[in-house]
Amino acid sequence: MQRPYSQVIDRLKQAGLRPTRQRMALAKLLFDAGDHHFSAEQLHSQASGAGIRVSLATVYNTVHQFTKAGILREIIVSSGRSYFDTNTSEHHHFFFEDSHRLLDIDPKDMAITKLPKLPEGTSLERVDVVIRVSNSSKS
Amino acid sequence: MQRPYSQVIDRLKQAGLRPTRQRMALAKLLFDAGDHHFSAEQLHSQASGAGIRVSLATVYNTVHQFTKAGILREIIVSSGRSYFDTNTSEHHHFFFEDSHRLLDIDPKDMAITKLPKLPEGTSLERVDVVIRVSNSSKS
DNA sequence: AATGTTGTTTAGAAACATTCTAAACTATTG
DNA sequence: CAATAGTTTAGAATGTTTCTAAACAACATT
Repeated sequence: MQRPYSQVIDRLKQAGLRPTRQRMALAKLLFDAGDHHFSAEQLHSQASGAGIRVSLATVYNTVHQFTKAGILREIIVSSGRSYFDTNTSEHHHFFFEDSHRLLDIDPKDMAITKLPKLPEGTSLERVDVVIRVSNSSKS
Repeated sequence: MQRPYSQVIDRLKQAGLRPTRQRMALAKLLFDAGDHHFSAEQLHSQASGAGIRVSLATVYNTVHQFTKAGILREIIVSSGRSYFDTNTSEHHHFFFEDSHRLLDIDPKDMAITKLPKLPEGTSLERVDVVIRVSNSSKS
């Protein structure tokens, strides 16, 4: 690649975020790899492993800013730890209770055909479906 | 009521749990009131308010034991805090993002007509649907 | 009713993820 | 290139949950 950072710079600018060294490095890690799920701690280790010096506080700031900007999505499946998804299109998740891993569900494989009407005075933020599975122990 | 504790004692025994003073008191608080949602901290305050002396650690132990026994259900909607539901029948939830409150959805008002097949080697634990809403700000 | 056994409760410490603070730093603008 | 506004940072603080090990209580046996 000739201009390996131009894409992330554009992406950050579009999101209204200054393209700082840390944000560019994290964005590159996140968006150059394919769709995946991660926790803040995991991203921080990954960055460290890749030689990027960035504090955990900045990782937290950054994933929240990216989430607010709509280029990441937060997934809540587990109290005590937040996960994020680089795939921001509408889809749902399998959650492996044993390994704490997430797997995207292809929207074609799911259908919700009836939704309740929203409570008075509220507006819809999102519908989250989590299919929780565990390792089936065959005896 | 003539024998106000006989019901909770039976319920605990059926769940394989010794009917201790603390568990009876908490079970009574939980199951004499109608269906509701609560956090561990809330249950602990409620108990204190009702003159029941029980430690927070015991509240945590107890709600987890009740959940494992199937007489409570854990609801994960928010990283950083767990909620529980005295209604263990199959149903889903609205979650009010502003107030952090939960509301049961009547199963009649929801229909999932297509589910993906489970990943190899896993078995279904549960399908959780959370409809996240916020206060619609009318201007 | 006393005993032993086992399960339960407890206060306080520890663990853990996350947020806060305020000082140092850096991207951007003029 | 200086001013300024936004960003990063280490470390402390927060909040929830779990752990520890000692005191306690329920139960079965006698």
